[in-house]
Amino acid sequence: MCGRFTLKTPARDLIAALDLASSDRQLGLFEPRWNIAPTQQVPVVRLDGGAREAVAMRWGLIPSWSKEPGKGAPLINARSETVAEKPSFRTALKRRRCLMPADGFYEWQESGGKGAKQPFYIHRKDDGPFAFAALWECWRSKEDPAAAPVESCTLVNTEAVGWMTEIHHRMPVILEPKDFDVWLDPELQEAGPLAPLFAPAEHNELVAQPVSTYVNKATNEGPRCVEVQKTLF
DNA sequence: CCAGACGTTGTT
DNA sequence: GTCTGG
DNA sequence: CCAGACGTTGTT
DNA sequence: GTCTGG
Repeated sequence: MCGRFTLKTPARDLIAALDLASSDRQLGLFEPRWNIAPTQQVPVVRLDGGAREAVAMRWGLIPSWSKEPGKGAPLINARSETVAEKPSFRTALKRRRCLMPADGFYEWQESGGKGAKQPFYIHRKDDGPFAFAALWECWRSKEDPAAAPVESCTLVNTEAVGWMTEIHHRMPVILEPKDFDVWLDPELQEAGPLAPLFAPAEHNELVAQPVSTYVNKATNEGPRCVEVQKTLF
């Protein structure tokens, strides 16, 4: 599972890595963040009339049919194994795929027994940015049609493989830049061609480092979140 | 036909 | 919205 | 994901 | 325990 991540790469570098048209509006989206938590606004990249655009939306997908948005567990992850069938996700998988830019994420490792969990920060060896496979949705209030629609998103996850299994058994799907166009193509509406993108891959370009529980508190921010620290156990 | 569910994680 | 259960 | 709150009555 | 907030 992936329940926290970072996006601290300078905006200009992100705009280049994601092949976005630069604009003042996009620059504002990419303020450096070390502790992005569920329900917060996050930048995602989608196609808008054929061009990639970056927009902010709530992390925690709200199905369009939801009566009370925000009720229940937030849908921050979608299992790749079932995403094409689940009512909450299947329409978004067909027509509303997006990239969720990140440059690292956190996973909490359970100790054998009870009690403390050890957070790890997982990032590229070169600390560069990448993109999670993500979906977005648009929710409109039925009681108040004049209210602003709420856009929200979720990231697709898969089975962890390789060294990552020692930390956690699930991991986010990280897309190769060569696959960005296929993932974003709204004309492509069958799940078949998308399945290979979900294949669990050994991410040899990624490394994990233990960090302090400072990151646990969602309001804690800054480089201290990713400082290396001796493991708790 | 209408009513009710619709998600993930992890733990037991 | 769309599917399942009754 | 983790942290933190979680209730009512009545009185001032 | 379970729900809400970030």
